[in-house]
Amino acid sequence: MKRIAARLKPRPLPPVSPPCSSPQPPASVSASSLLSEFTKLCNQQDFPRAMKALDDLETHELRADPAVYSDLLKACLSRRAVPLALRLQSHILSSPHSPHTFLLNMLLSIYVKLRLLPQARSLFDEMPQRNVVSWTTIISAHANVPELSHNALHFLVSMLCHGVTPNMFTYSSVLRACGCVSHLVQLHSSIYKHGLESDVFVRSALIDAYSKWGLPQEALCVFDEMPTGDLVVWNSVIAAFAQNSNGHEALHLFKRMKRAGFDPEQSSLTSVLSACTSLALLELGRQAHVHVFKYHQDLILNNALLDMYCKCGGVDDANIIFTRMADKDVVSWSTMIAGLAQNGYSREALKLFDSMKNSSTRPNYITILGVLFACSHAGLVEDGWSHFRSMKKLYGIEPGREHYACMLDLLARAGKLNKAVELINEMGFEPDGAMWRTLLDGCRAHKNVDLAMHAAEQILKLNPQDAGSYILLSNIYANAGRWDDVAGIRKVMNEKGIKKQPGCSWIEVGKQIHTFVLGDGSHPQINEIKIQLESLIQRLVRAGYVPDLNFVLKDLEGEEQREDSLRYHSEKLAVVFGLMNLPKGQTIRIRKNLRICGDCHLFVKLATKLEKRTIVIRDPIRYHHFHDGACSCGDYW
DNA sequence: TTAGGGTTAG
Repeated sequence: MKRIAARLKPRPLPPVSPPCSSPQPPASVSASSLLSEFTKLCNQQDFPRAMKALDDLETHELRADPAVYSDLLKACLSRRAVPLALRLQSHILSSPHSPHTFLLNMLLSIYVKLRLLPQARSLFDEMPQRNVVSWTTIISAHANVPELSHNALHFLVSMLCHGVTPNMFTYSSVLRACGCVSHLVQLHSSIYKHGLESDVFVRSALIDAYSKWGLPQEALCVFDEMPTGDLVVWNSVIAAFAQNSNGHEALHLFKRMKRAGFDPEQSSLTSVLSACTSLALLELGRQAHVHVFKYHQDLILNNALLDMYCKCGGVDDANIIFTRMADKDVVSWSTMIAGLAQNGYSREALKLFDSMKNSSTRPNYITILGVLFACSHAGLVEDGWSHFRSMKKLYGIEPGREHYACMLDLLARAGKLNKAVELINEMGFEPDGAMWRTLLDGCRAHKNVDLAMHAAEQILKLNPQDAGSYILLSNIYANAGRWDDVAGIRKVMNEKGIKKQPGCSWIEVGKQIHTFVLGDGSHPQINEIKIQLESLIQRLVRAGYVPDLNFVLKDLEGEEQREDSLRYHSEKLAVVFGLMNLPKGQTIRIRKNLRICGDCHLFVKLATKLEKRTIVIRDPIRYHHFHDGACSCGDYW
């Protein structure tokens, strides 16, 4: 055996021989020629003869040589030859020199790589001996399948019970399978106990796990304990903040990473773009775009770029990038469809969906959400119904909670409130607060007090502190002249200490973010802004602007006071600040935390005409592109 | 023979 192994190593494989006329190998066959024959038959995908060649190894008593089996196993993996792998398994298990744990681990790994989990489980159960590699392989295999990941932890417990000590490979695998924070903390503690916390793989896995559970600060603690740098660990911690809606910290860490001497690459840039997206930082996003050119073929990075332009009001740039992308996947299409819809281009979004149907990319759950969103925000009730009713039949996608929520939005906006209630009744699951809130919004717009009361009641059962619902209901009562009910709501809010979330707007000027909050006079230029705002309002009034007091909580006393509460809505302050500080011709881009009210919408429309400016306002749901007295939403939002 | 980072909704 040793001689055979020695011959196999230094010598190149002999040339491939022509196909055998006889199924029997020559009597004096060598291990290398058998291997060569086997490889050739695998290449030809002639599995029956390859298996026969494999049996010949046994005839020539070659089967116990680990080097031969190792090469054969590699051939199985590269050619995805599953029947051969199974035949090899029985050869190895029946070998007189069993247990051959090394070879069986290799085979186990091959099954996992070929996504043959049942075969991997079966082999794992049959293995005469299992070492840390065997356990780690089976743990990793389960950790990678979300619906089976809980088994990964069971295997870890079983491994410990069998007296096998986990290593850094084991922990970095099992961390992906944490089903709750307490498991994560226990694993973290075990990692310390085994002295594995400084392994960079374990560290990045810990950071990812804390991030996944919404604990980026804990991820940062793990990161900060790192004595030496590692690019992946940097990328993990940046992603932890980008994915947990803390774009500022993500960008701060990105700067730290560059100062530490690391060159950003695809993963870092993707997180930076994601941070720019969440903060609506178009100019910074454009700077990141320059670095993306280096990796222009990277699909994920391009998708992040598309999303950044769509969500930062640069939908035209997104369109150009999308058209030029050589490869597009379902994320690219979904991003662009939703992006067009959110920016007021619903019909273009639906046209793009038609193009997608003609492409080789199949829509997924999220694509359909974008399509329904497009219908909802353009009042296309029939199109929406059609897509909703056919999604399962055409694409095999069962309508989920979010699809129902979109349909409710579509119906409620369009004033089809009874249909919306019917849909709630047929959903097959309990409506959540957001769904009732959608209905409540529709009730306000279409003045249905009774249904509004029912919807508000349901929301407050689910979340008794929901200030928005109290305000909406109060406004609905006020519109109906039910002042006693308005007073009752205000009393309940006071008693429970419920306060409306203050409106807040952000605008980027000179690489700095300026924040405006309703009722907050802390901005250094606030006095000048208020003077300019007064002047603008007067000019707008002369041009026909009448403040719409329907958007004020109606229990405020007196018209003047009501008007004041509208006058200083944060987006109005931000618009005036933009007009004062951004050069003429430059688009004013504002992000805000609440949806824009009807009065501000009218104010901004008229201001764009009077000041000859384009203004883009992004609220939590969609984007309003104001230009020359009109808005891309067509006043339907 | 076993392990790491990035994109679409909400």
